Amino acid sequence: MNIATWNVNSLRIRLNQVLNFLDKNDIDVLCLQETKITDDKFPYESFKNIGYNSYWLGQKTFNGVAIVSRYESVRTSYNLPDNFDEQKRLISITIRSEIGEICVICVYCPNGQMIDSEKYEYKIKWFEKLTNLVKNELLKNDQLILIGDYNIAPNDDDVYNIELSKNQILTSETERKLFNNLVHLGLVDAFRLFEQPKNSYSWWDYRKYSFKRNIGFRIDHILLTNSLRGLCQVCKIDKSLREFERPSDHAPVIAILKHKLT
DNA sequence: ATGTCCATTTTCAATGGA
Repeated sequence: MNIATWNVNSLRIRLNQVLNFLDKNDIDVLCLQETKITDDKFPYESFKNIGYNSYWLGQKTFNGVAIVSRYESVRTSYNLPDNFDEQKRLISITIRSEIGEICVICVYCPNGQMIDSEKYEYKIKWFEKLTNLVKNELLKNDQLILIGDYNIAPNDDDVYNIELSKNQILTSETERKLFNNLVHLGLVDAFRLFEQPKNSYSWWDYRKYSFKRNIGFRIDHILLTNSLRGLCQVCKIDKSLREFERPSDHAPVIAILKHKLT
């Protein structure tokens, strides 16, 4: 199974790039964030035409998540429980793939704006809710993938210059602790299972020629339960998508999971 | 150098979010 995550920053603008990406990379499950499209306008037919089922949760102007999948979902759920969140930031599906039943949770975690802002407080509460959700899900299903835009760079080598960005959003100790709380539920960062190029990032600000100068952050992640860890053959960031004309500010992250041939 | 891109409304210009 080939699975990927991509914050597209408007699915309307990026639809052709997404279709092209699915085709070129033989992706089975693609998790999208910042679709910025209302549910009535979701382009499910474009995906249906090339063999994908679509599951989506959108809103006007901001946020919005979706999963397009060659596998049908046997159980789909939307958002954090208890009406905690009016913003559309989470969708999950359960699929029956060739490596068994897997719960895929696609997240667009809050950005936080600035340390100690209201939005930062919301980010902290949001992660606490998410941690609870994942914890409960793990009781039901030991094959789980938590995937998406976390808006957290978990370690110093996930940041172009930690001295310049220390104690700011994406890198603060509090945020890293929130990330590690998820990891400690029994998940592993697929990207760090492998040796990776130095200065690997998944998001570059549109401003300041950041991409050209590789001023980036690795904030898009694929976390796997330990049961899936041994099946992960590859995890990589596809930087080529950031080089396109009218790119998203994020590049996709791809993981390949399969049984080893005996 | 508060530098760009996107969506929306305030609509050919400004605003908020990232």
